[in-house]
Amino acid sequence: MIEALKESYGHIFEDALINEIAEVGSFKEVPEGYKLMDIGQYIKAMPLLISGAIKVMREDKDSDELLLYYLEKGDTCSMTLTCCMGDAISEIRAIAEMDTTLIMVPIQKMDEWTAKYKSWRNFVFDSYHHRLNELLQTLDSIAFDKMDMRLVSYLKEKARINKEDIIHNTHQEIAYDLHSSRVVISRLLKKLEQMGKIELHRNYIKILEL
Amino acid sequence: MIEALKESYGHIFEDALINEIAEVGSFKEVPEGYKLMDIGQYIKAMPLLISGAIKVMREDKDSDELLLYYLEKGDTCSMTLTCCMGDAISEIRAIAEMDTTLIMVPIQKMDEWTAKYKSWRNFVFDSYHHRLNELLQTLDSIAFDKMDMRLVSYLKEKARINKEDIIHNTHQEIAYDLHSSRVVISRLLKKLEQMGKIELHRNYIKILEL
DNA sequence: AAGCCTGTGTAACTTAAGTTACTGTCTGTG
DNA sequence: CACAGACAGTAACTTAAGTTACACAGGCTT
Repeated sequence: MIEALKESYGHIFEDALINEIAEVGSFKEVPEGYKLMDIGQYIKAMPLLISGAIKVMREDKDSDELLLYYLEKGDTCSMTLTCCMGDAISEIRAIAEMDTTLIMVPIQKMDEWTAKYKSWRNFVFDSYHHRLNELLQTLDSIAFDKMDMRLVSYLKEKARINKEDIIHNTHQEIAYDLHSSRVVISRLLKKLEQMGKIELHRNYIKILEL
Repeated sequence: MIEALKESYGHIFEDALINEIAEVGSFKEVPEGYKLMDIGQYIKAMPLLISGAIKVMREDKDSDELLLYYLEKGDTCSMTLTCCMGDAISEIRAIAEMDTTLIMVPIQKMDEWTAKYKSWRNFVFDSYHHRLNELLQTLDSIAFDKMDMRLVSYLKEKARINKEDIIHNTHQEIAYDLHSSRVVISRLLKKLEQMGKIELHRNYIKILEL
């Protein structure tokens, strides 16, 4: 575990902190699709991502979904961070986008490390900063962009996260993530294909250039 | 200044911290409409609200606006918090919703206090938690609600913040906040009036029951 | 009082997005 | 192989929201 930690977090945390993390943290490997956190659950550990990616979603009362952002190597979930002090409840759902490895740290350590290690403070505040900004970007795209633009951004981001130019999703799944309907997504995808930007296939989409 | 601090923050900060804040902080009174922060500006102090309210907005490239949330007594701007470590740039605009008093604390103190005072850590993490959740709520309403619902929520929140059942705004101003058009807002307001929920007047709206 | 500006009301139209419904096609399973 | 179920294409329609255009009223200035 120490090696994994050093590789992903060695450049930000000092050795003493790395050792502390290794001591109390538990290594976890989860498969694609694994639900790490759901809305309404209590949060008792914070995740440090080692490899893979996690998809963070929001859901409303009618169980309409919406993709917020992805977490990657070196990221943590800021939602968790806020909860270390009071025992708060998750407002989001987190699902492994691919096979993912992470280290779970009991939140009791949070306060102690925040006082003790400057690098930990930096990390925590940085995480917040990134997460807030990503949330703002998501909000921008919903508030200011039309669905066709949102779809293009979605495909780009998905390709970036998965590191390949093939999107392994059905139109229905994309519709859920963007909180739209399958027919609308099919329609817009067709347009993108006619513009020569993508190739449509059953169960997958090949990105040519967006 | 000590008295103002004690009144608004005495129940969360210990005396030693209150004294430190009073030492380095500067008291500031700003009139309604005063622009405290704009997009792209560098952040060099963090605000602690004593009285009044601040409206936090987002703007895109085409200078379309969108209201994010309000800050009130006891709140601080989490956007600022993230910037204490690196010198980051504001992603938002902050405008005084009414005459407002606040204490500006130089961000150099941030890191020191975070290490030193548990109550400060609690406050900072709490702020993040609230801000993230408000951002999520704003996002929810944009993603999941229709404009009529958003308008009702807007009127309610505005009345709550200003502590009166009269909204002193033109339809155009409301349209800007909700990132919509004047005609659409007039139309929906008219419907609300016909339902007996509000009374429309020139330059103001009286809320009956929403 | 005349003129002007701002704010509001309303009609008519356009457009993006959502909805319903039906087709065809691919694929895995019995 | 046949069939069921999941997936995708498409047409026709509805609806919320945005747009354009114009009328009119209140309040201010000259």
